Amino acid sequence: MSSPRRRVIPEATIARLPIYQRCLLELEAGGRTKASSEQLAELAGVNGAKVRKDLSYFGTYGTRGVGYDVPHLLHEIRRELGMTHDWPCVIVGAGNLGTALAKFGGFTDRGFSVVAIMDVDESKVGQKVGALTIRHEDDLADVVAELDISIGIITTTAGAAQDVADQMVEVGIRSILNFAPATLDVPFGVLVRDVDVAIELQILAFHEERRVLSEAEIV
Amino acid sequence: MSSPRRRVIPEATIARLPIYQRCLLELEAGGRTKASSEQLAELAGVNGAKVRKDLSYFGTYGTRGVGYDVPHLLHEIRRELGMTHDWPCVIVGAGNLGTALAKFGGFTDRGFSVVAIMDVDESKVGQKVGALTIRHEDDLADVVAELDISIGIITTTAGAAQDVADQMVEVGIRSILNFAPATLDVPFGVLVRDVDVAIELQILAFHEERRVLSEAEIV
DNA sequence: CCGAGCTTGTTCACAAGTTCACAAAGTTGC
DNA sequence: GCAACTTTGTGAACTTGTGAACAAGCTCGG
Ligand SMILES: NC(=O)c1ccc[n+]([C@@H]2O[C@H](COP(=O)([O-])OP(=O)(O)OC[C@H]3O[C@@H](n4cnc5c(N)ncnc54)[C@H](O)[C@@H]3O)[C@@H](O)[C@H]2O)c1
Ligand SMILES: NC(=O)c1ccc[n+]([C@@H]2O[C@H](COP(=O)([O-])OP(=O)(O)OC[C@H]3O[C@@H](n4cnc5c(N)ncnc54)[C@H](O)[C@@H]3O)[C@@H](O)[C@H]2O)c1
Repeated sequence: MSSPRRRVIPEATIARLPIYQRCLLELEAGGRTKASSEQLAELAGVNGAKVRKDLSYFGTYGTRGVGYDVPHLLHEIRRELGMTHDWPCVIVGAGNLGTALAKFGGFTDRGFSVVAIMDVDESKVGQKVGALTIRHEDDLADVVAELDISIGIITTTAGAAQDVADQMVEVGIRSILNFAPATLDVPFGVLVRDVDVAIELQILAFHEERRVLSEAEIV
Repeated sequence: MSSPRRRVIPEATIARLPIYQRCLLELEAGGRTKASSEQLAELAGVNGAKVRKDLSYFGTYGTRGVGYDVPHLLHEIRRELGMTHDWPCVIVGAGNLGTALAKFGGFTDRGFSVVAIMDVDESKVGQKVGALTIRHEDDLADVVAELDISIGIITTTAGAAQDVADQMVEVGIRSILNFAPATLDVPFGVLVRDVDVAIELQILAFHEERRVLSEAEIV
């Protein structure tokens, strides 16, 4: 089989694909069947050249003089992102945030479903969170095997996060979304993405602080 | 006054400062008073050169042959990040996520406090979320002025996010943390940071998908 | 069929960020 | 006081990402 040039896709491009997907969904909902790179760029908040370059990594899906075919491009992006099938996820840490995420239905449209939620707290095990029943953390291996889970979501306290990550890796999970404010140490081949709201706020505060300083300087 | 060289700080460096802060807090809690760039790097999950370069943008806080003085460095980072005073924040959108964030106490230690939560839904206005009472979105200008708010957090549905952002800008907010899956259009000078959990999951899925493909190829 | 008008795909130069490597500057033991 | 050792701070090479520019390619009207 002739190898279909599998180029290396820049991380920055990968991070933008879901945004393009979202914009294309909006266009599709609005009945649009064609869109130019500039229109897409406008919606995505980037510039046209970037859109064209990003999309060109995956093939030539546009038509010169016309633009991109919305449903077709959407299909291709979905395929690239692995959105053609469903991704079962497990949440570990059935606290404030874990239960909020579990109850949130918004990920289902994008191909993710929370199929299990676990905790160490015996008093929580057995309780219901939406349609799910909280199971004991010790059952992780069973749960992951039973439900064919490949993505783990950590919403425990920071202190427990590394332990939970170790257990996840142990049972074969190689993609982890971590909400705990902790730097996780995982073996090569395991991918961790951190979502840290406090850091985002601190970045805003840094700029806000500098803004105040610069303004004081001008005066 | 001799201008204390205010260099341009790379964005990537700014994003790491909160991580260093967190690591230093851990070291301090453990009673450590000195730490080398390598030790800090280990905790932060980066390499030593990066730590040294990042810190050097702010001044020379280390001692050659010894390392950095933990309390001193912590103080300097706090100052740079504007953590020496409190940042009052307003949450707009008192749904699942908005209330979870409002109730979460974990930001207070880092200098952020949610001082108001608002919604358009009349049935929610007046209800309590922890110690706060949900106020009507129309009062945003008053609330921001009264409580001297500089950071706005958007947790409405995606459709309402742009409207809310416009209102925030209108009343003088220039730092916005957006949880809605929408690209916000704001004037120059206003800083928006997006937290999009679905995108993070999609990035994990992309790599997971590729991993499966590569493995199939090897066989 | 042809030319005018668009829009893509790609190249290239530049900007941003990372890592290396090492002199400078400190400490410690003798 | 000096030699051996440690660790910082930084210039320089390298990698990654961005944006401008433009040739190639498509459509459409006549
Ligand atoms: N709640 C928020 O709005 C919010 C926002 C941003 C970040 N976070 C972070 O998310 C994490 C969870 O926050 P939360 O408010 O849900 O906290 P929480 O205390 O309500 O929940 C933590 C849960 O984790 C469980 N847990 C602890 N150790 C465990 C282990 N080893 N295995 C399995 N479960 C374990 C606890 O029993 C508890 O149910 C924290 O790290 C927090 O910093 C929360
Ligand atoms: N819940 C989660 O776990 C989660 C996770 C990731 C992202 N999100 C995103 O966060 C946002 C909120 O999610 P949610 O689950 O809390 O939704 P939700 O429907 O529970 O809450 C949305 C709230 O916003 C209010 N609202 C709508 N328009 C408004 C306006 N113009 N002004 C003020 N308030 C307005 C609604 O009345 C409602 O109370 C969504 O965009 C969602 O995609 C949620």
